Amino acid sequence: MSDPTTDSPVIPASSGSSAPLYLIDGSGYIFRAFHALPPLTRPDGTPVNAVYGFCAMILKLIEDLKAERLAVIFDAGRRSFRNDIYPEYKAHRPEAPEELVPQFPLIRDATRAFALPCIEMVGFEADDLIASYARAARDAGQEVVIVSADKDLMQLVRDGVALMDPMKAKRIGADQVFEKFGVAPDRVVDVQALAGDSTDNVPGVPGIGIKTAAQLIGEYGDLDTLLARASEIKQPKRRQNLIEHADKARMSRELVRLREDVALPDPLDSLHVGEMVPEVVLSFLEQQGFSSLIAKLRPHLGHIKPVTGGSAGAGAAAVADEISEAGRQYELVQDEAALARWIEAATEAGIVGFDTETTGLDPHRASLVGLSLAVSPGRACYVPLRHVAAAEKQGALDLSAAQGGLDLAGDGGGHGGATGDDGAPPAQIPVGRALEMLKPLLEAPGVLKVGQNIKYDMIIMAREGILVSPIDDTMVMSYALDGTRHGHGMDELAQIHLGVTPISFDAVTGRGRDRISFAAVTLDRACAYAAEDADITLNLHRMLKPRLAAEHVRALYERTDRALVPVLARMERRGIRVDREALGRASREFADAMAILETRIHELAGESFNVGSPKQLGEILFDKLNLPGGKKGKTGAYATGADILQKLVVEGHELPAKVLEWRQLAKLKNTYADALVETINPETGRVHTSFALTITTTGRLSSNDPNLQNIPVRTVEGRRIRRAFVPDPGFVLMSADYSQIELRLLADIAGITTLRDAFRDGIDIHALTASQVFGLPVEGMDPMVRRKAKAINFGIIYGISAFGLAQQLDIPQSESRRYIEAYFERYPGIRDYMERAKADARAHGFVTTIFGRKCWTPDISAKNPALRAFAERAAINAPLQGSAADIVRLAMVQLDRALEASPLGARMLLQVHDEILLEVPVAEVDETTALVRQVMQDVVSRPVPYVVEVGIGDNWDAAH
DNA sequence: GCACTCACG
DNA sequence: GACGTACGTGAGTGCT
Repeated sequence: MSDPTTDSPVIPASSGSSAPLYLIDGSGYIFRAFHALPPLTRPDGTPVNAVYGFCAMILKLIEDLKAERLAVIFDAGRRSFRNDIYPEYKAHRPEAPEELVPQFPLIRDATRAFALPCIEMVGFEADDLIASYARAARDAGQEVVIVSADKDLMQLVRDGVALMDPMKAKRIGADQVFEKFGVAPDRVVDVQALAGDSTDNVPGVPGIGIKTAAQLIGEYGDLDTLLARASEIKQPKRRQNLIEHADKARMSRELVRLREDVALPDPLDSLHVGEMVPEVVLSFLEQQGFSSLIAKLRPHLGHIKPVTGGSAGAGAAAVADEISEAGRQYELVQDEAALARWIEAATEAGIVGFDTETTGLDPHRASLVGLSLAVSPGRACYVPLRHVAAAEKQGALDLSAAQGGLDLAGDGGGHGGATGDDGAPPAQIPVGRALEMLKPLLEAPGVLKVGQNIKYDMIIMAREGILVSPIDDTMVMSYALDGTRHGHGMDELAQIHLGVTPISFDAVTGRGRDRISFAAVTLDRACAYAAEDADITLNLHRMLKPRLAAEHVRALYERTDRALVPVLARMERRGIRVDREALGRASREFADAMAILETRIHELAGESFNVGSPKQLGEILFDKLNLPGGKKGKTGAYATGADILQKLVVEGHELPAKVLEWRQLAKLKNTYADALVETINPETGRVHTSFALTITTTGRLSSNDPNLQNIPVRTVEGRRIRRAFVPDPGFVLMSADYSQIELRLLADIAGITTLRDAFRDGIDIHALTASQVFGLPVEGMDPMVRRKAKAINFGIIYGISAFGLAQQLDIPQSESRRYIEAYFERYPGIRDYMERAKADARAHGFVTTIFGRKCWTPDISAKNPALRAFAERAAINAPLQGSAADIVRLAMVQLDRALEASPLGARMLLQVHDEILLEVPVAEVDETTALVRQVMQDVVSRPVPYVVEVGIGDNWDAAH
């Protein structure tokens, strides 16, 4: 067994005897935390998000790394000696945002409150002090770990000096430096001197970036040699630039090279983690309202009294304190009287945290094992329903170790006292009786049931005959508020908003081979885990709910996202019928065809190999047969994607053609024909997907287990799969899809009157684009020209690039560039829209849909131009894709209501982004068509019509 | 666990 | 003449 401490990725190779010295780049961290964390203010309005991030990081470092020697180092101001060398150094940087300014002194206060050395020096940047301390420590034979994400510090990496990214907990060694700069750490300054750095305004040599710089340094050894021998450079422009800007390069090197000779403000041996004074730390944290951190820290401070009673109006403070071990009262409910008390308390409160425990992740197969209720912070219970005799395995699990040192359960392990005798199930209220008692509460219109991903619990309960309503969902709330800035799992939300680490599921049930069913968990453990989840859910609700209105997403959440939850639950529960035999036949035929293709492929290759292995295929094609094509990617493997193989086919090669056919069949057989049959639920005989509402950056849903949003449609072979999706007897399938919804939104949002009128008049939009770009009449448009225009329209929606369009149409970039110019000349408003989207993203970090959903674009200001360009295109696309997603969400909510209110028997089955698939009684087709079309088209009232096309069939393909 | 490939809108 | 590309997903397979 390996010692767990050796798994830490950040401990440098051991050499010296004293503990490693951690040098923390305080200034770098402030900016990073400020931009990474959502706004957070003290009750008095002072912004403290960066302070919070800083404190959390420091506590984690001390705890995780058991750091003994440490210093936090700051910039002392904007000016440094570098401004004397080059006045423009960092001169273009804007002033710090006003929400950040008051946090600078607070972070220094925090450092001192934690009893940590806090170091800065006028005239030098934090990086210089870090370099100087690292140098001194290394000279003294001590190990150093620099905690920073700043690439400028990479030059310091060497034996005994490691760099570590505080957020990713990733160690950056010489290898990672080489990945970034293409040279060893000791040559990083030379590369930076040549390439310059736009964020710091270091000029470098024009026309040279990191790649070229690394190549040059690799060739000539170092900057001075390169400059001395610049006349040998072959490329004329590059040679001239190197000669002309040699001085600038040398100066740039002075700017980027860190000073290692700064007089140390505090002696090296004074940098140790001091003893925290509880009153000082707690009073500081309380002033900031960081009760979650107080809760976390208190066990480490020994037995001290809570600070002043004033919970200062901070919701977070009260909540986190109650979550801390002292304030919790979790009760195991094993008799009817106790359950009745909890039901009464929940009814009284009008709101209840609710969670179910089951035997698995799939809500359509798992069975209910127990459920938990939380009525106020810290007060929660667990009601076991179908527990069996406890498994023996769990006695070996160390529950407290899995909680990161906080014994939240107050139960250090051992056998639960409430468990029954060996072999017999533990005492529980008979499940039928318990559910009978709970049903009125869970269905009571006056009691809000709050869950975390409550769709899961609603499906489980629906299978028990209970329709949970009304509901709130903290996961969905979190998504409406913060989009994809972070995930929305309970553990992550608890950490972010409450500062607690819930007991992990794995700690309760074990993992891998040793995993036991939740039904076999002892009741004490089950209660500690399950009641905590309900408790945390209710506490998250308190934190998130007020933010909805404050951050202007309340209507979005309540009318669109939350309203969709029960609709999706019903759809998932209903499932869709799939013809098992049809898929079986397809599978066998695909297999036969593949076998024939495989024989021919091996024949053409002259040897037998695994056609399914891109690596082996690449070697056959490009090494053995010497076909034209090249290496690609970091792995050095040949690219063998469909586009590459298709090019070879055009050149007349048979082997790649056969491989393409084989791949298509392999995909259809493995991913669809075979896998889909496995997902047919034995109880219902139908396939039940799960729709995720909180995954995508734009507000789209996603579908998984199985994914029913990517069923083949584009090829005849593929449509065989689609034909296996069939209605119940007496029903037909109805497909209703929004026509050109994203292009309509573009016309709408960008206010393009020509396009708007074309949509109003029902004109063929691709033919219109062709006419505008190529100057041809719409009437009698050549289909090939129309195809190009269609690609342009798609490209526009994706944030067009000459490269992408050229790739798509297989034309030279010069040609695609001309098309794009012609397009923008005709539609200047669309270019304006794109610029506006990018500017919005830069200003706020997000763009919005017409419903006010925020789509976050974190890389919009990335230094890496590729990353930034990616984010810019996403910023252009997101309002279009996202508004479409909102419209469809709302359409589903309203259609569900309309169908409910009508006598019609139609039911929604699936959503595929711009399509809703329904099952409709044969006799009601006409009436349902009219209703569906009306509801969907009238979801929004805008200047551009949103037209819906409806198809009917006795399978999904036919309905299309 | 990651890279590659490919299915969909 | 630097970057490496169309936007958004989920799943199966091969390979380390």
